[in-house]
Amino acid sequence: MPRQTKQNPERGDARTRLLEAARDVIRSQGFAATTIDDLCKTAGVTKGAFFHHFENKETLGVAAAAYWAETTSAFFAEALYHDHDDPLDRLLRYVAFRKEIIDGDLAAFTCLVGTMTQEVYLSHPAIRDACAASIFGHTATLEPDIEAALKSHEIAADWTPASLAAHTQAVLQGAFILAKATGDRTSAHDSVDHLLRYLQLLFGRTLGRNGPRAWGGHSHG
Amino acid sequence: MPRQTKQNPERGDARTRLLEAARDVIRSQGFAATTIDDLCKTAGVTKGAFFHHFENKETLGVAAAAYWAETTSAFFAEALYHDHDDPLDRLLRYVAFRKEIIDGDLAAFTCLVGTMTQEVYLSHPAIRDACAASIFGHTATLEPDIEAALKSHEIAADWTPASLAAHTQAVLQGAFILAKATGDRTSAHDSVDHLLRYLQLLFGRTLGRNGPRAWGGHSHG
DNA sequence: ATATAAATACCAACCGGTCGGTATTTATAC
DNA sequence: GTATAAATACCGACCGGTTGGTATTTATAT
Repeated sequence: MPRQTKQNPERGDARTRLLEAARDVIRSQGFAATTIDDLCKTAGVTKGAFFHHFENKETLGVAAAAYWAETTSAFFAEALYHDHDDPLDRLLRYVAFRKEIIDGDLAAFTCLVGTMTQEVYLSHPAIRDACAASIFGHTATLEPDIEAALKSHEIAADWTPASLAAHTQAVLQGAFILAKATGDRTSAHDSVDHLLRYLQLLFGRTLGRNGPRAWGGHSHG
Repeated sequence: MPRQTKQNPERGDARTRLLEAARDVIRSQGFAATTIDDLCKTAGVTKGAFFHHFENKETLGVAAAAYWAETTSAFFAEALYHDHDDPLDRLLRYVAFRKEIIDGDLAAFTCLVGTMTQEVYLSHPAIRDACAASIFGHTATLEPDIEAALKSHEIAADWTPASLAAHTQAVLQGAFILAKATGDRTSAHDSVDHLLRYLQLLFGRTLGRNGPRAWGGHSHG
Protein backbone atom coordinates (compact mmCIF):
# COMPACT_ATOMS: atom_id res chain seq x y z
CA MET A 1 0.00 0.00 0.00
CA PRO A 2 1.63 3.24 -1.15
CA ARG A 3 1.94 6.06 1.30
CA GLN A 4 0.70 9.54 0.53
CA THR A 5 3.46 11.95 -0.36
CA LYS A 6 3.87 15.26 -2.07
CA GLN A 7 4.64 13.37 -5.26
CA ASN A 8 1.54 11.29 -4.78
CA PRO A 9 -0.86 13.89 -3.39
CA GLU A 10 -4.09 12.24 -4.36
CA ARG A 11 -5.79 13.33 -1.17
CA GLY A 12 -3.38 15.81 0.35
CA ASP A 13 -0.93 15.30 3.17
CA ALA A 14 -1.64 13.54 6.44
CA ARG A 15 -1.95 16.74 8.46
CA THR A 16 -4.63 18.21 6.24
CA ARG A 17 -6.47 14.92 6.05
CA LEU A 18 -6.44 14.70 9.83
CA LEU A 19 -7.81 18.23 10.10
CA GLU A 20 -10.56 17.42 7.63
CA ALA A 21 -11.32 14.25 9.55
CA ALA A 22 -11.48 16.27 12.77
CA ARG A 23 -13.86 18.74 11.15
CA ASP A 24 -16.22 15.99 10.04
CA VAL A 25 -16.01 13.52 12.90
CA ILE A 26 -16.09 16.07 15.72
CA ARG A 27 -19.11 17.75 14.18
CA SER A 28 -21.04 14.51 14.29
CA GLN A 29 -19.69 12.99 17.51
CA GLY A 30 -18.31 15.87 19.54
CA PHE A 31 -14.73 16.37 20.68
CA ALA A 32 -14.61 14.15 23.74
CA ALA A 33 -16.31 11.21 22.05
CA THR A 34 -13.91 11.38 19.13
CA THR A 35 -10.87 9.19 19.63
CA ILE A 36 -7.54 9.70 17.99
CA ASP A 37 -7.99 6.31 16.38
CA ASP A 38 -11.28 7.55 14.91
CA LEU A 39 -9.46 10.43 13.30
CA CYS A 40 -6.65 8.25 11.99
CA LYS A 41 -9.12 5.77 10.56
CA THR A 42 -11.17 8.48 8.85
CA ALA A 43 -8.06 10.24 7.56
CA GLY A 44 -6.53 6.98 6.43
CA VAL A 45 -3.32 7.46 8.38
CA THR A 46 -1.73 5.76 11.35
CA LYS A 47 -1.28 6.91 14.89
CA GLY A 48 2.37 7.59 14.21
CA ALA A 49 1.39 10.18 11.63
CA PHE A 50 -1.01 11.79 14.07
CA PHE A 51 1.57 12.27 16.79
CA HIS A 52 4.10 13.41 14.26
CA HIS A 53 1.89 16.38 13.35
CA PHE A 54 0.18 17.06 16.67
CA GLU A 55 1.58 17.05 20.15
CA ASN A 56 -1.60 15.68 21.68
CA LYS A 57 -5.35 15.68 21.29
CA GLU A 58 -5.70 19.22 22.63
CA THR A 59 -3.24 20.55 20.08
CA LEU A 60 -5.28 18.93 17.35
CA GLY A 61 -8.38 20.64 18.71
CA VAL A 62 -6.68 24.02 18.53
CA ALA A 63 -5.44 23.31 15.01
CA ALA A 64 -8.88 22.11 13.93
CA ALA A 65 -10.43 25.36 15.16
CA ALA A 66 -7.78 27.38 13.32
CA TYR A 67 -8.31 25.31 10.18
CA TRP A 68 -12.03 25.94 10.50
CA ALA A 69 -11.45 29.67 10.81
CA GLU A 70 -9.27 29.66 7.69
CA THR A 71 -11.54 27.61 5.48
CA THR A 72 -14.80 29.25 6.51
CA SER A 73 -13.46 32.77 6.14
CA ALA A 74 -12.29 31.87 2.65
CA PHE A 75 -15.68 30.33 1.95
CA PHE A 76 -17.61 33.41 3.06
CA ALA A 77 -15.18 35.78 1.38
CA GLU A 78 -15.99 34.12 -1.93
CA ALA A 79 -19.76 34.14 -1.39
CA LEU A 80 -21.94 36.33 -3.54
CA TYR A 81 -23.67 38.35 -0.83
CA HIS A 82 -20.87 40.91 -0.96
CA ASP A 83 -21.91 42.00 -4.46
CA HIS A 84 -24.36 44.66 -3.40
CA ASP A 85 -23.98 48.40 -3.08
CA ASP A 86 -26.16 48.87 -0.03
CA PRO A 87 -24.55 47.60 3.19
CA LEU A 88 -27.95 46.60 4.57
CA ASP A 89 -28.51 44.52 1.46
CA ARG A 90 -25.22 42.79 2.08
CA LEU A 91 -26.16 42.06 5.67
CA LEU A 92 -29.58 40.68 4.76
CA ARG A 93 -28.08 38.67 1.95
CA TYR A 94 -25.52 37.26 4.32
CA VAL A 95 -28.21 35.98 6.66
CA ALA A 96 -30.22 34.63 3.75
CA PHE A 97 -27.10 32.87 2.57
CA ARG A 98 -26.61 31.34 5.99
CA LYS A 99 -30.18 30.09 5.79
CA GLU A 100 -29.60 28.61 2.36
CA ILE A 101 -26.63 26.56 3.45
CA ILE A 102 -28.65 24.98 6.26
CA ASP A 103 -29.41 22.11 3.99
CA GLY A 104 -28.70 18.43 3.64
CA ASP A 105 -26.89 16.49 6.33
CA LEU A 106 -26.81 17.91 9.85
CA ALA A 107 -23.10 17.40 10.40
CA ALA A 108 -22.46 19.16 7.10
CA PHE A 109 -23.89 22.56 8.00
CA THR A 110 -23.36 22.82 11.74
CA CYS A 111 -20.51 24.77 13.29
CA LEU A 112 -17.41 22.93 14.46
CA VAL A 113 -16.21 25.65 16.80
CA GLY A 114 -19.64 26.19 18.32
CA THR A 115 -19.89 22.50 19.07
CA MET A 116 -16.39 22.29 20.51
CA THR A 117 -16.88 25.39 22.64
CA GLN A 118 -19.74 23.73 24.49
CA GLU A 119 -17.61 20.79 25.45
CA VAL A 120 -14.21 22.24 26.20
CA TYR A 121 -14.85 25.72 27.57
CA LEU A 122 -13.66 24.65 30.99
CA SER A 123 -11.46 21.63 30.39
CA HIS A 124 -9.41 22.95 27.43
CA PRO A 125 -9.03 26.74 27.54
CA ALA A 126 -6.64 26.66 24.58
CA ILE A 127 -9.29 25.10 22.33
CA ARG A 128 -11.95 27.41 23.70
CA ASP A 129 -9.80 30.44 22.84
CA ALA A 130 -9.22 29.17 19.32
CA CYS A 131 -12.97 28.63 18.92
CA ALA A 132 -13.73 32.10 20.24
CA ALA A 133 -11.21 33.59 17.81
CA SER A 134 -12.94 31.78 14.96
CA ILE A 135 -16.42 32.91 15.98
CA PHE A 136 -15.58 36.54 16.68
CA GLY A 137 -13.20 36.76 13.78
CA HIS A 138 -16.19 35.97 11.64
CA THR A 139 -18.54 38.40 13.36
CA ALA A 140 -15.95 41.12 12.85
CA THR A 141 -16.44 40.82 9.09
CA LEU A 142 -20.10 41.80 9.53
CA GLU A 143 -19.53 44.89 11.63
CA PRO A 144 -18.49 47.34 8.88
CA ASP A 145 -21.69 46.66 6.95
CA ILE A 146 -23.80 47.04 10.07
CA GLU A 147 -22.07 50.30 10.93
CA ALA A 148 -22.49 51.60 7.38
CA ALA A 149 -26.15 50.58 7.34
CA LEU A 150 -26.72 52.45 10.58
CA LYS A 151 -25.24 55.60 9.08
CA SER A 152 -26.91 55.38 5.69
CA HIS A 153 -30.26 54.77 7.34
CA GLU A 154 -29.58 57.51 9.87
CA ILE A 155 -30.40 55.32 12.83
CA ALA A 156 -29.34 56.25 16.33
CA ALA A 157 -29.07 52.81 17.86
CA ASP A 158 -28.64 52.01 21.53
CA TRP A 159 -26.76 48.86 20.57
CA THR A 160 -23.37 48.33 18.99
CA PRO A 161 -22.64 46.81 15.58
CA ALA A 162 -20.54 44.20 17.36
CA SER A 163 -23.48 43.12 19.51
CA LEU A 164 -25.74 42.71 16.49
CA ALA A 165 -23.06 40.77 14.63
CA ALA A 166 -22.69 38.52 17.66
CA HIS A 167 -26.46 38.14 17.83
CA THR A 168 -26.58 36.75 14.31
CA GLN A 169 -24.15 34.05 15.39
CA ALA A 170 -26.12 33.35 18.53
CA VAL A 171 -29.24 32.76 16.47
CA LEU A 172 -27.36 30.50 14.08
CA GLN A 173 -25.73 28.49 16.86
CA GLY A 174 -29.07 28.13 18.59
CA ALA A 175 -30.72 27.15 15.32
CA PHE A 176 -28.17 24.37 14.95
CA ILE A 177 -29.07 23.02 18.36
CA LEU A 178 -32.76 23.04 17.51
CA ALA A 179 -31.99 21.24 14.27
CA LYS A 180 -30.01 18.59 16.11
CA ALA A 181 -32.80 18.17 18.65
CA THR A 182 -35.59 17.83 16.10
CA GLY A 183 -33.59 16.04 13.47
CA ASP A 184 -34.78 18.33 10.69
CA ARG A 185 -34.01 21.83 9.49
CA THR A 186 -37.36 23.59 9.51
CA SER A 187 -36.99 24.94 13.04
CA ALA A 188 -33.56 26.27 12.12
CA HIS A 189 -34.94 27.88 8.97
CA ASP A 190 -37.78 29.44 10.94
CA SER A 191 -35.37 30.88 13.47
CA VAL A 192 -33.19 32.45 10.78
CA ASP A 193 -36.36 33.89 9.27
CA HIS A 194 -37.09 35.56 12.60
CA LEU A 195 -33.59 36.98 12.56
CA LEU A 196 -34.15 38.34 9.07
CA ARG A 197 -37.43 39.88 10.16
CA TYR A 198 -35.67 41.49 13.11
CA LEU A 199 -33.04 43.06 10.89
CA GLN A 200 -35.69 44.43 8.55
CA LEU A 201 -37.66 45.87 11.43
CA LEU A 202 -34.53 47.32 12.97
CA PHE A 203 -33.56 49.20 9.86
CA GLY A 204 -37.11 50.18 8.98
CA ARG A 205 -37.17 48.38 5.71
CA THR A 206 -40.70 47.32 5.01
CA LEU A 207 -41.11 44.73 2.34
CA GLY A 208 -43.90 42.80 0.73
CA ARG A 209 -46.05 40.49 2.81
CA ASN A 210 -43.88 37.55 1.90
CA GLY A 211 -41.20 38.71 4.26
CA PRO A 212 -37.64 37.69 3.42
CA ARG A 213 -38.63 36.17 0.12
CA ALA A 214 -39.76 39.57 -1.17
CA TRP A 215 -36.20 40.85 -1.40
CA GLY A 216 -34.70 37.43 -1.89
CA GLY A 217 -34.92 37.52 -5.67
CA HIS A 218 -32.01 38.16 -7.94
CA SER A 219 -33.10 41.63 -9.03
CA HIS A 220 -29.98 43.62 -8.20
CA GLY A 221 -28.09 45.35 -5.41
CA MET B 1 -21.93 4.99 58.29
CA PRO B 2 -25.71 4.86 57.98
CA ARG B 3 -27.25 4.20 54.63
CA GLN B 4 -29.91 6.44 53.13
CA THR B 5 -33.42 5.14 53.29
CA LYS B 6 -36.89 6.52 52.92
CA GLN B 7 -37.17 6.72 56.67
CA ASN B 8 -33.77 8.38 56.90
CA PRO B 9 -33.68 10.67 53.90
CA GLU B 10 -31.19 13.11 55.34
CA ARG B 11 -29.43 13.58 52.01
CA GLY B 12 -31.92 12.13 49.59
CA ASP B 13 -31.55 8.84 47.90
CA ALA B 14 -28.70 7.86 45.64
CA ARG B 15 -30.73 8.18 42.48
CA THR B 16 -31.61 11.82 43.03
CA ARG B 17 -28.09 12.65 44.08
CA LEU B 18 -26.76 11.03 40.92
CA LEU B 19 -29.20 13.05 38.80
CA GLU B 20 -28.13 16.26 40.51
CA ALA B 21 -24.51 15.31 39.96
CA ALA B 22 -25.25 14.63 36.30
CA ARG B 23 -26.91 18.03 35.97
CA ASP B 24 -23.90 19.82 37.40
CA VAL B 25 -21.02 17.79 36.03
CA ILE B 26 -22.36 17.34 32.51
CA ARG B 27 -23.06 21.06 32.24
CA SER B 28 -19.44 21.85 32.96
CA GLN B 29 -17.72 18.91 31.22
CA GLY B 30 -20.18 17.63 28.67
CA PHE B 31 -21.72 14.15 28.52
CA ALA B 32 -18.95 12.20 26.85
CA ALA B 33 -16.20 13.62 29.06
CA THR B 34 -18.15 12.76 32.20
CA THR B 35 -17.30 9.35 33.57
CA ILE B 36 -19.57 7.27 35.72
CA ASP B 37 -16.92 7.47 38.41
CA ASP B 38 -17.11 11.27 38.19
CA LEU B 39 -20.82 11.11 38.89
CA CYS B 40 -20.43 8.64 41.73
CA LYS B 41 -17.72 10.74 43.32
CA THR B 42 -19.78 13.94 43.06
CA ALA B 43 -22.90 12.20 44.32
CA GLY B 44 -21.03 10.46 47.10
CA VAL B 45 -22.20 7.00 46.10
CA THR B 46 -20.50 3.94 44.72
CA LYS B 47 -20.58 2.40 41.30
CA GLY B 48 -22.80 -0.34 42.60
CA ALA B 49 -25.43 2.23 43.49
CA PHE B 50 -25.17 3.77 40.04
CA PHE B 51 -25.83 0.51 38.24
CA HIS B 52 -28.56 -0.36 40.65
CA HIS B 53 -30.52 2.72 39.56
CA PHE B 54 -29.45 3.02 35.93
CA GLU B 55 -28.98 0.35 33.33
CA ASN B 56 -26.07 2.14 31.70
CA LYS B 57 -24.70 5.57 30.96
CA GLU B 58 -27.23 6.24 28.23
CA THR B 59 -30.12 5.49 30.57
CA LEU B 60 -28.70 8.00 33.01
CA GLY B 61 -28.57 10.58 30.23
CA VAL B 62 -32.22 10.05 29.45
CA ALA B 63 -33.12 10.24 33.14
CA ALA B 64 -31.04 13.40 33.56
CA ALA B 65 -32.87 15.08 30.69
CA ALA B 66 -36.23 14.07 32.19
CA TYR B 67 -35.14 15.32 35.61
CA TRP B 68 -34.09 18.60 33.99
CA ALA B 69 -37.47 18.93 32.30
CA GLU B 70 -39.26 18.34 35.61
CA THR B 71 -37.21 20.72 37.73
CA THR B 72 -37.02 23.56 35.20
CA SER B 73 -40.72 23.46 34.41
CA ALA B 74 -41.44 23.69 38.13
CA PHE B 75 -38.94 26.54 38.40
CA PHE B 76 -40.51 28.54 35.58
CA ALA B 77 -44.04 27.76 36.71
CA GLU B 78 -43.23 29.45 40.02
CA ALA B 79 -41.60 32.49 38.44
CA LEU B 80 -43.23 35.89 38.71
CA TYR B 81 -43.49 36.77 35.03
CA HIS B 82 -46.87 35.07 34.87
CA ASP B 83 -48.40 37.75 37.10
CA HIS B 84 -49.40 40.13 34.34
CA ASP B 85 -52.71 40.66 32.60
CA ASP B 86 -51.35 41.37 29.14
CA PRO B 87 -49.97 38.28 27.38
CA LEU B 88 -47.33 40.38 25.63
CA ASP B 89 -46.20 41.64 29.02
CA ARG B 90 -45.85 38.05 30.19
CA LEU B 91 -43.79 37.17 27.15
CA LEU B 92 -41.49 40.16 27.50
CA ARG B 93 -41.18 39.53 31.21
CA TYR B 94 -40.30 35.93 30.54
CA VAL B 95 -37.42 36.92 28.28
CA ALA B 96 -36.28 39.55 30.76
CA PHE B 97 -36.36 36.88 33.43
CA ARG B 98 -34.25 34.59 31.28
CA LYS B 99 -31.78 37.45 30.95
CA GLU B 100 -31.73 38.00 34.70
CA ILE B 101 -30.83 34.43 35.49
CA ILE B 102 -27.83 34.60 33.17
CA ASP B 103 -25.70 35.46 36.12
CA GLY B 104 -22.93 34.00 38.20
CA ASP B 105 -21.17 30.80 37.25
CA LEU B 106 -21.41 29.62 33.65
CA ALA B 107 -22.26 26.03 34.49
CA ALA B 108 -25.03 27.32 36.73
CA PHE B 109 -27.13 29.08 34.10
CA THR B 110 -26.48 27.10 30.93
CA CYS B 111 -28.86 24.50 29.62
CA LEU B 112 -28.17 20.82 30.30
CA VAL B 113 -30.33 19.50 27.48
CA GLY B 114 -28.96 21.97 24.95
CA THR B 115 -25.44 20.91 25.81
CA MET B 116 -26.26 17.21 25.67
CA THR B 117 -28.14 17.55 22.38
CA GLN B 118 -25.01 18.83 20.67
CA GLU B 119 -23.02 15.81 21.74
CA VAL B 120 -25.44 12.91 21.43
CA TYR B 121 -27.80 13.80 18.62
CA LEU B 122 -26.37 11.04 16.47
CA SER B 123 -24.80 8.59 18.90
CA HIS B 124 -27.62 8.42 21.47
CA PRO B 125 -31.04 9.01 19.90
CA ALA B 126 -32.78 8.16 23.17
CA ILE B 127 -31.01 11.00 24.98
CA ARG B 128 -31.57 13.35 22.06
CA ASP B 129 -35.29 12.64 22.14
CA ALA B 130 -35.45 13.27 25.87
CA CYS B 131 -33.60 16.57 25.34
CA ALA B 132 -35.93 17.56 22.52
CA ALA B 133 -38.94 16.79 24.71
CA SER B 134 -37.50 19.04 27.42
CA ILE B 135 -36.80 21.92 25.05
CA PHE B 136 -40.06 21.84 23.16
CA GLY B 137 -42.07 21.06 26.25
CA HIS B 138 -40.78 24.37 27.55
CA THR B 139 -41.46 26.31 24.35
CA ALA B 140 -45.01 24.99 24.38
CA THR B 141 -45.65 26.93 27.58
CA LEU B 142 -44.90 30.18 25.73
CA GLU B 143 -47.19 29.60 22.78
CA PRO B 144 -50.53 30.52 24.39
CA ASP B 145 -49.20 33.94 25.39
CA ILE B 146 -47.78 34.54 21.93
CA GLU B 147 -51.03 33.54 20.34
CA ALA B 148 -53.04 35.74 22.68
CA ALA B 149 -50.68 38.67 22.08
CA LEU B 150 -51.14 38.27 18.34
CA LYS B 151 -54.89 38.44 18.72
CA SER B 152 -55.03 41.27 21.21
CA HIS B 153 -52.66 43.34 19.08
CA GLU B 154 -54.57 42.40 15.94
CA ILE B 155 -51.48 41.26 14.10
CA ALA B 156 -51.67 39.08 11.01
CA ALA B 157 -48.35 37.29 11.26
CA ASP B 158 -46.78 35.16 8.59
CA TRP B 159 -45.10 33.13 11.31
CA THR B 160 -46.48 30.71 13.87
CA PRO B 161 -46.45 31.14 17.65
CA ALA B 162 -44.53 27.88 17.84
CA SER B 163 -41.77 29.23 15.62
CA LEU B 164 -41.39 32.38 17.71
CA ALA B 165 -41.32 30.33 20.91
CA ALA B 166 -38.64 28.14 19.38
CA HIS B 167 -36.75 31.23 18.29
CA THR B 168 -36.51 32.47 21.87
CA GLN B 169 -34.86 29.20 22.79
CA ALA B 170 -32.51 29.38 19.82
CA VAL B 171 -31.36 32.82 20.94
CA LEU B 172 -30.85 31.60 24.49
CA GLN B 173 -28.95 28.48 23.44
CA GLY B 174 -26.78 30.56 21.14
CA ALA B 175 -26.21 33.11 23.87
CA PHE B 176 -24.96 30.33 26.12
CA ILE B 177 -22.41 29.33 23.50
CA LEU B 178 -21.20 32.89 23.15
CA ALA B 179 -20.89 33.13 26.91
CA LYS B 180 -18.86 29.94 27.04
CA ALA B 181 -16.63 31.19 24.23
CA THR B 182 -15.96 34.59 25.76
CA GLY B 183 -15.97 33.51 29.37
CA ASP B 184 -18.31 36.30 30.40
CA ARG B 185 -21.99 37.04 30.18
CA THR B 186 -22.16 40.41 28.43
CA SER B 187 -22.46 38.95 24.94
CA ALA B 188 -25.25 36.70 26.17
CA HIS B 189 -27.01 39.65 27.78
CA ASP B 190 -26.63 41.69 24.60
CA SER B 191 -28.14 38.91 22.52
CA VAL B 192 -31.14 38.56 24.79
CA ASP B 193 -31.55 42.34 24.55
CA HIS B 194 -31.73 41.99 20.78
CA LEU B 195 -34.38 39.33 21.22
CA LEU B 196 -36.37 41.67 23.48
CA ARG B 197 -36.04 44.43 20.92
CA TYR B 198 -37.29 42.10 18.23
CA LEU B 199 -40.36 41.17 20.24
CA GLN B 200 -41.16 44.81 20.88
CA LEU B 201 -40.77 45.67 17.21
CA LEU B 202 -42.85 42.67 16.19
CA PHE B 203 -45.78 43.66 18.34
CA GLY B 204 -45.45 47.36 17.62
CA ARG B 205 -44.81 48.35 21.15
CA THR B 206 -42.68 51.49 21.07
CA LEU B 207 -41.00 52.37 24.27
CA GLY B 208 -38.56 54.95 25.58
CA ARG B 209 -35.10 55.23 24.08
CA ASN B 210 -33.69 52.97 26.74
CA GLY B 211 -35.08 49.92 25.07
CA PRO B 212 -35.92 47.00 27.30
CA ARG B 213 -35.14 48.91 30.45
CA ALA B 214 -38.03 51.31 29.75
CA TRP B 215 -40.62 48.71 30.55
CA GLY B 216 -38.42 46.78 32.89
CA GLY B 217 -39.52 48.66 35.99
CA HIS B 218 -41.88 47.27 38.55
CA SER B 219 -44.81 49.54 37.68
CA HIS B 220 -47.54 46.95 37.15
CA GLY B 221 -48.94 44.45 34.66
C1' DA C 1 23.66 11.71 4.02
C1' DT C 2 20.31 13.79 6.51
C1' DA C 3 15.98 15.65 7.79
C1' DT C 4 11.26 14.81 7.42
C1' DA C 5 7.18 11.98 7.24
C1' DA C 6 4.86 8.07 8.38
C1' DA C 7 4.28 3.06 9.81
C1' DT C 8 4.39 -0.44 13.50
C1' DA C 9 4.48 -2.15 17.96
C1' DC C 10 3.54 -1.38 22.39
C1' DC C 11 2.18 0.39 27.15
C1' DA C 12 -0.13 1.99 31.33
C1' DA C 13 -4.05 4.24 32.86
C1' DC C 14 -8.76 4.53 32.39
C1' DC C 15 -13.56 3.44 31.78
C1' DG C 16 -17.97 1.22 31.19
C1' DG C 17 -19.89 -2.50 32.99
C1' DT C 18 -20.21 -7.08 35.90
C1' DC C 19 -20.59 -9.65 40.00
C1' DG C 20 -20.80 -11.51 44.58
C1' DG C 21 -22.20 -10.01 48.62
C1' DT C 22 -24.40 -7.10 52.62
C1' DA C 23 -27.67 -4.10 54.97
C1' DT C 24 -32.29 -2.41 55.31
C1' DT C 25 -37.12 -2.19 54.35
C1' DT C 26 -41.41 -4.16 53.16
C1' DA C 27 -44.68 -7.87 52.41
C1' DT C 28 -46.62 -12.28 53.96
C1' DA C 29 -47.98 -16.14 57.00
C1' DC C 30 -49.56 -17.72 61.17
C1' DG D 1 -46.90 -9.58 67.16
C1' DT D 2 -43.43 -12.19 65.28
C1' DA D 3 -40.85 -15.14 62.31
C1' DT D 4 -39.98 -15.62 57.53
C1' DA D 5 -39.43 -14.33 52.95
C1' DA D 6 -38.50 -11.38 49.45
C1' DA D 7 -37.61 -7.14 47.43
C1' DT D 8 -34.88 -2.98 47.49
C1' DA D 9 -30.73 -0.27 48.14
C1' DC D 10 -26.14 -0.22 48.17
C1' DC D 11 -21.15 -1.57 48.34
C1' DG D 12 -16.53 -2.22 46.20
C1' DA D 13 -13.43 -5.43 43.96
C1' DC D 14 -12.66 -6.87 39.54
C1' DC D 15 -12.52 -7.55 34.26
C1' DG D 16 -11.70 -6.73 29.46
C1' DG D 17 -11.58 -3.56 26.01
C1' DT D 18 -10.34 1.17 24.94
C1' DT D 19 -7.59 5.30 24.79
C1' DG D 20 -4.10 8.77 24.83
C1' DG D 21 0.43 8.58 24.30
C1' DT D 22 5.49 6.57 23.53
C1' DA D 23 9.35 4.16 21.39
C1' DT D 24 11.32 2.32 17.56
C1' DT D 25 11.72 1.49 12.83
C1' DT D 26 11.12 2.38 7.88
C1' DA D 27 10.36 5.06 3.83
C1' DT D 28 10.81 9.36 1.14
C1' DA D 29 12.67 13.96 -0.43
C1' DT D 30 16.39 16.90 -1.26
